[in-house]
Order: sequence, then C-alpha cells, then structure tokens
Amino acid sequence: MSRAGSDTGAAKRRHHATVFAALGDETRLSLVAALSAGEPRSIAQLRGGAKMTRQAITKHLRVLQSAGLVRSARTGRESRFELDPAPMNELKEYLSRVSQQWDQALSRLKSLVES
Amino acid sequence: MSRAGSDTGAAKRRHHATVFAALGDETRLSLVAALSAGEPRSIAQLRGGAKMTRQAITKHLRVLQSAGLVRSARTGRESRFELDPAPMNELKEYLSRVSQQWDQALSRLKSLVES
DNA sequence: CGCCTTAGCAACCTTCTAGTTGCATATGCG
DNA sequence: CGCATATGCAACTAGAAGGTTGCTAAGGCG
Repeated sequence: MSRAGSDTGAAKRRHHATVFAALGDETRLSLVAALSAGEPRSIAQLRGGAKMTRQAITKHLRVLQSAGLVRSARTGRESRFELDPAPMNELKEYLSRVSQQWDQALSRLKSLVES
Repeated sequence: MSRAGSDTGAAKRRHHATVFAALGDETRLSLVAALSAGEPRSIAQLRGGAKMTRQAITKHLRVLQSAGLVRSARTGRESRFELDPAPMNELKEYLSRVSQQWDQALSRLKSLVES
C-alpha cells in the first residue's frame, strides 16, 4: 500500500497543491462559482462583465482544467466548460484529515498534561 | 443578508483565494502536515531534512501566517509555530457549498429533462 | 456568399514568487 | 566571557503567473 512511512505520499501532496493553487485566485473562484450553477458555459459567457480580456479568462480556464476542476467540450463554434466537483471533494477530505489529526493530537496532548 | 446578486461577496472570495493560494504549494502543505501533529515547532525543526534554506522555510511560514493558517510565538531564542485549523474549516465549508450547489443544480436540470 | 461571433495560438510585458546569500542579533551553555 | 544555535532582515536573481495585443481559423446567419 506504499504506506512505508518515509514516503508521506509526496505525489498525492503535489496533486493537492496543484488543485489548491488553481483555486487560489479570485478570478478563478468566480469562474468556479459561475460554473457551479450546473449549466456548461462558453468562454464569452463566463467572461461576463469582467474587465479582463477573453484571453485572460481562457488562461484561467486552462489552469482550472489542468487541475481537473473543469472539463471543456467544443460544440459548434463555442467551447463549453463545465465543473467537475471531484477534485474539490478530494480537497475537502484532505482538509478534514488534517484538522482531524490536529484535534486528536490536541486532546492527546491535553490528557498528557492532565495526568 | 447582502444577497443582492451583483455583489457576490467579493471580499469573502478574496480571503478564500488567499487561503487557497497559501495551501497551493507543496512545501507549505508539508509544513501544515508537520504542524498538524499538534506540538508547536521551531523553524529549524520544521526545516527538517529539506534541501531548502532556513530562509525559504521562514518565508513559507510567513505566507501561511498571513493566511491565518499558522500562529507564531517567540519563546527564548526560537520562534515556535502552531497550526490554526480555523481557515481550513472555512475552506471546507466553502467547498461544501459549491459542490452542494452543483449537485442541486444538476438534479434540477435533470428533472427538467425528464419532464 | 459576406460578415459577425467565438475561439485558439504566439509573442511580449510586468509583477509576484520561490530561493539564495550575506550580515546583524539575541539566547543558551560551559 | 566566548562560542554555537536559532532567527531576523535586506538585496538580488531566475522563473512563473497574470494580462495584453495582434493575427488566424472555423461556425452561424441574413
């Protein structure tokens, strides 16, 4: 199971870092929010009233896509992007594990003090 | 409730982006993992066997600190860092909201098709 | 067909970011 | 006191990230 102890799951950590980084930008969070409405949207639609160029939006979408947060499919002359919530759920689990570990460690330390 | 529609909670989004970005780095994820063990650790300890300079680690810790993920307190000649899981829980909630919105939107769209 | 819309690609610019090195400080210890 | 340890601060570099502009290609529509 590759749980040898010294490994620490570096590959997994790299992946998580990628997804976190993809979400670490205000513009991209807006895009994710827009796409969370369910319906696939074209780049022009996603641009909306933003002051940014279409190209900038495209780049952000590529970043999200590389992180697996978004999928694109071309229909006619427009390419429509839709959200894939799977990586977000992975992050959620990751965060849960970390703060759970924190909580457990805390109570363990506390009981040490109390005894 | 400030739910006017055009605002979309930009300030909150900016904050979330900051925290996501802070976690969007492999080295910083390692630091968080190390600190999740509960006990406050010094910079030298946190550096461990990393091939990076102490300074690099320090900078990463500052980033985590700016995002509120970590607090530091100087004791004697060493400054000890400890984890603050609160921002991580905020992110967890944020992610839950988004994927929940996604799920609901999906079933809504699906029932439209089926009817 | 001719024109507008929606995109992709590439080059370029500017601003952060990750890391390094060098030097100055303060705390512990024998 | 004198030296090793543990940091902090500042200047600097290389490379990535966010954005822009210009040009080209392909799908829709009157």
